[in-house]
Amino acid sequence: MRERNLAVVLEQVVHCQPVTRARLAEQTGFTKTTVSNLLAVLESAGLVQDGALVQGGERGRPGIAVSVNGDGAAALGLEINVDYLAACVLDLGRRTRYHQLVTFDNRGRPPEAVISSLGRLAAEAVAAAAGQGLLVAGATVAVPGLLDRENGLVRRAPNLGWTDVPVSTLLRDALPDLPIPATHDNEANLAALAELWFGDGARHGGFIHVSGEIGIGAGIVMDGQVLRGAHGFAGELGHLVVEPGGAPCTCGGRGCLEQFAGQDAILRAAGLPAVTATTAAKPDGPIRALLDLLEHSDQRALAALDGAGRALGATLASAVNLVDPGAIVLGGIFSPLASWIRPAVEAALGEGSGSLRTAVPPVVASELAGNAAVLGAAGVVIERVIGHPALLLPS
Amino acid sequence: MRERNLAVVLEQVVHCQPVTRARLAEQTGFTKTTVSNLLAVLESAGLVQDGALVQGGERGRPGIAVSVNGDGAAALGLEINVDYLAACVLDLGRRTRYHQLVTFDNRGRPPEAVISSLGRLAAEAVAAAAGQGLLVAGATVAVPGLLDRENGLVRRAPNLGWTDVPVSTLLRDALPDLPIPATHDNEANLAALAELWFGDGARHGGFIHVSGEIGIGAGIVMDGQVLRGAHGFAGELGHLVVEPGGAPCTCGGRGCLEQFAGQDAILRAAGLPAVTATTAAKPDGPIRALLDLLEHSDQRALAALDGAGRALGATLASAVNLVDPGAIVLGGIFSPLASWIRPAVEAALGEGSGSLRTAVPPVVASELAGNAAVLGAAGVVIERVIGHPALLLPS
DNA sequence: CTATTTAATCCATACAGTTTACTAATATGG
DNA sequence: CCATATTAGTAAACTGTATGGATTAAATAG
Repeated sequence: MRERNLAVVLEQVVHCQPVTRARLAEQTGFTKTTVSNLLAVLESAGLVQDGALVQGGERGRPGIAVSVNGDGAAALGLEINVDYLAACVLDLGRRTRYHQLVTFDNRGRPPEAVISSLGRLAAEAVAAAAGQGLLVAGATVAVPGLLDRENGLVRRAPNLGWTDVPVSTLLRDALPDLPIPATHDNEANLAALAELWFGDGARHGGFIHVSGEIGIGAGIVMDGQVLRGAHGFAGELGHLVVEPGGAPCTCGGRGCLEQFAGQDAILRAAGLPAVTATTAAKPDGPIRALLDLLEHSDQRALAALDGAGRALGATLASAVNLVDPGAIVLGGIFSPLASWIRPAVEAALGEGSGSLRTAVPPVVASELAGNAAVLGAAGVVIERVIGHPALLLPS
Repeated sequence: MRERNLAVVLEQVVHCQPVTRARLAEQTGFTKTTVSNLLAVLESAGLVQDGALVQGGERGRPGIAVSVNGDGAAALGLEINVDYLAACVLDLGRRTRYHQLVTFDNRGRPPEAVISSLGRLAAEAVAAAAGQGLLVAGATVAVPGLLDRENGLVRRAPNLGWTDVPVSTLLRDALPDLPIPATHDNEANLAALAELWFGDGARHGGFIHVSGEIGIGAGIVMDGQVLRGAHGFAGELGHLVVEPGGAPCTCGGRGCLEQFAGQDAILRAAGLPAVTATTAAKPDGPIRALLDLLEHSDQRALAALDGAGRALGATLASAVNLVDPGAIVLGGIFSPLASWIRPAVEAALGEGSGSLRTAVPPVVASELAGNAAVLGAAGVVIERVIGHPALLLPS
């Protein structure tokens, strides 16, 4: 019971950053006494701290500004990707306190080796955080693949070449011991959550975050949660069919969106070499080249993006009709390409979605660029701490 | 706090129907004393009742079977539809205790008139329930149209001819006063929930319920809840585009699924007269005629269903990739037509959904036929009573 | 300098669930 | 047939947690 009430108060503090105890009492419905008591507990756990005096009304005693303690607990986000490993530490004030990206060609490396490298990165991050007076409360790992979260497995991570890898146990062994046990989640889901927590996704009530990488995934966020589906495979936007009977896709189908708007397809249409195992080692390389062409108004490149945008918009129209998002957020490679791809996306979206709804949802570019997944991973830990502050109590 | 614990115990009773106090204590984590106390409260509210003795283990004192009181509280489900009004009363044991369907051509009738007719139907139902010793706890109304639930409006109900009707206030005036305030919801959503609660939708973890009527809607159920979307417009399966640039649709788009698998489209393809305002008055009339043709293996009718099934399957493939349901449930007119339409649906579904997932979700026919929406409406009330039993306490 | 307004805290009380002990009802086994 | 083990349920004392009203603290208005 106290556990829940601690969470209620802490959530309110987080959302209204500097608040007085009196205002918290109003908003939570607790009495001022109760709020004071709960805050005392949270303060002893290092989660909140008193600040300066604040003049609330016209006159009367000023209140004490309570805010989240940015130097207490911290969250560790980790990311395994095809060509790099990344770690970041966020404090409860959502400021980045540490960020590290190590390029690493993880293709074909045994999972154990990859995860022990990740463990070293995590240890460094925890040490760096400790050096800043921060206590890392927990960690979440972003993985690029289909997960079976119930059994703690990576079912398939095609780009890493992993199949049925027991990440859960591997992570338990490799990561440092933290108060809150480590979790892992799909990269696309975490990127979408990052948009919710750190981008401006929260303003739209639910949105679809399209994360274009080598494939095209989507994270569907509704009511502050990711839509996972019955088996955790929801959001496979890249395999919606654009052209029935079209070009064969790696998924076994034909005419999938990925064949029209995947990274390789766009590059090929723009006359650039497709990404291969060797050229991919340099991140952003191929997209950089594409941007150069676009900035010089290369006709072929512009046409490539128009085509990709139309295909993307057409499938998004289906998604809009089914899921009714408040916005479409373009993430991953579509984020830097947004200026060029958005017009076609919006056009196709407008044609394909019925007139029953008043307006087509806005299409916006993500501001988080490539860091979305790690940020989202750290965000999961922050949300967990805020939702279950009792986990960090000095027992 | 007690409120929550009452709900926990009651939910457990509902799910394990005849249970002893000792077993409830194990399952909920409360002590036996607490369970006894909470049950005493629930019993005084008429929600549960003690039954016969039950021999739990090998030996020892037999426990008292506690079960939901089928003669205490009851739920009233109401439905407004184009050509009828319906009401049904379910007890907490989910048995139908009263059911009434009045044909009524509601097209064009002023909303006030329709709702006051509904009010009379509701009053009769409450009286009938009282005659059986049941106390109606609350009511929910199924409405065929797009709702703005926040403001209590029917935004648009094309088949009724309603626009921006303030149902919330109209219902408050027309319905009898009940302990739990009346709510309303979309017909398709409620039908999907009925499948979850009264059909076998619960076995699949999340499903898509396709409700074919004059249009085609879908209710997406995930984690025991309907996916509503940012504006409550989710599930517009009927307006996913099957053939870009195809036949114009009432929604303003082109080549929508409704143009291939809507009731009118199927009837036309089968050589039957389309449904008009006059012929629709006889419910099931046109579908009955179609079934006759199908049962006599009429080639044109069979081909019509094959075509409709392929179109439906193709759009469902998109839905499967996006939402990853555990099953597809065919409801509304597709339920009686299931035997003929399912093969084509499954075929198209198999072609269009990638091989990343292990298997295509099963396509099953709903067993609830036309009553799904009313049942779902009553189910909402039951869920509400079970989730908030404190609302019915003798204060 | 006093009255007033607002913020935060102190102390006694009530509520709700746990603990511990006890009674009730059945089966096993000598 | 009676003692014992076993399981179900109840009763009384105990503990933690929030509430309510009174109290102290700090500012402004006059």
